[in-house]
Amino acid sequence: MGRRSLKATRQQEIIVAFYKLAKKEGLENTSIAKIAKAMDVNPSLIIHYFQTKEELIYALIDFILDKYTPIFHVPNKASKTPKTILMEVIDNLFSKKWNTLFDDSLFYGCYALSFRENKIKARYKALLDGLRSKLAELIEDCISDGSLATDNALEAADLIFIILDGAYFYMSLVKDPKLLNEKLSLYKQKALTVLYNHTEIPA
Amino acid sequence: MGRRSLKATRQQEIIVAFYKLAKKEGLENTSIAKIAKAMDVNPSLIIHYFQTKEELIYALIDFILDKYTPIFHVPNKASKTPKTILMEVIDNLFSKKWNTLFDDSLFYGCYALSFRENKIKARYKALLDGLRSKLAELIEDCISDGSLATDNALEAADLIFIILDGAYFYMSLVKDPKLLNEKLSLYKQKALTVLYNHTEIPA
DNA sequence: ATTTTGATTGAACGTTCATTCAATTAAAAT
DNA sequence: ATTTTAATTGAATGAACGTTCAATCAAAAT
Repeated sequence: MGRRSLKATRQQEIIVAFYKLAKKEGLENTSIAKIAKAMDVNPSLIIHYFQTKEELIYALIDFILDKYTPIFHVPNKASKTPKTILMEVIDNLFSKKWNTLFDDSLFYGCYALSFRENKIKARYKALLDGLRSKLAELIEDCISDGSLATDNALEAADLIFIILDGAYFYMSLVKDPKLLNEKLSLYKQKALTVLYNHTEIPA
Repeated sequence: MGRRSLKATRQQEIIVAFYKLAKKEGLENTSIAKIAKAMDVNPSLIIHYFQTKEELIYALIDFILDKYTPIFHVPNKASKTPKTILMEVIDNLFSKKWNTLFDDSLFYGCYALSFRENKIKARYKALLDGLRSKLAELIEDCISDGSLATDNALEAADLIFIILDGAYFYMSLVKDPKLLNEKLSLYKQKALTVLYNHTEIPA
């Protein structure tokens, strides 16, 4: 009896509106009142679905971070060799697709919050570790397959993401698209060397 | 005639108070009123020296970023070989000294602002490029010296900082100090391989 | 038709915010 | 001493903030 609950859908709508606003005007300039205005709805409705702004931000972060998983999607996976799949994924990682799908400003803005909120820190850690272990699996497949002789799959995956994260950190500051492409392919190449780890450092 | 100006010193005091507060409570939770209270001074005094909060934030960012240059300091430089100097600097970069000197929360918090303020973005870019070119100089010295055969000093310096920045991005989320040390030395080792760039990627 | 339940509104709360402006105080110079 | 200049205060501004609560509205079930 009684009215059907719209909780899940309304919450989603609110988060999407929050995301869009924060993307355009910055996380620190986005208030509950502004979100409500953008949705043409009363501010107290937002508080009704998320009790506090804190909860709303947690939800936003989940929304943002959940966007990162599909980066591992490879079409026609079944018909491809492990090596091909791995190379396609690495191509995806070091491509502008990745860059346009997500908003770096929000990603780093929320990352900065993680220093003050352990819940947020844990969420980011889980994302980064999840990405690493997924990439490690693909490398493992190549090792089993004999197409790679990498020592330590997880370590290699970690190093590749270290390079990737460092690369995007710097590239967010670079404007010239031509230079950006050059940089990106250099970084990708360097990341690939991680898979062939026989470099010796002279004493 | 008239009273001596305290502008420079007062401004510095204000920025230091701002820095301390923002470090403890977060950039987004630090207001002019709070800074004034911490200094036991009237809020309007702060506005008197910095006309707007925007100006105050610019000054804070300069203050923060200026802290990064001394990382290149090496004692008794004159009596050391270029190779020794380079290795000491790289040791410094991949050490916790670097990590404790600066506040990552503020560094990333201000970095996030750079997406909305070109002035800030330019400041960060200048810092990162400055660090790279200084490291490149040290590498150049080793090449002239014959102690290194690196192809491209600036490219190598860039890659080392890519690894460094990616490393700190990830390590800010890691709590276990033992794991942190292991990671750090692995990343340093990988950064060093950049100086010996002969790794070939099989077709 | 009435009851039940949840969606949504609207008004109000006290706080904090950045900023303004005039008034006051303190140190130099004449 | 008086003038000049700058430091500093104190009161006030309006706007925005997150949150509260009671009131109303709309859809299901009886």
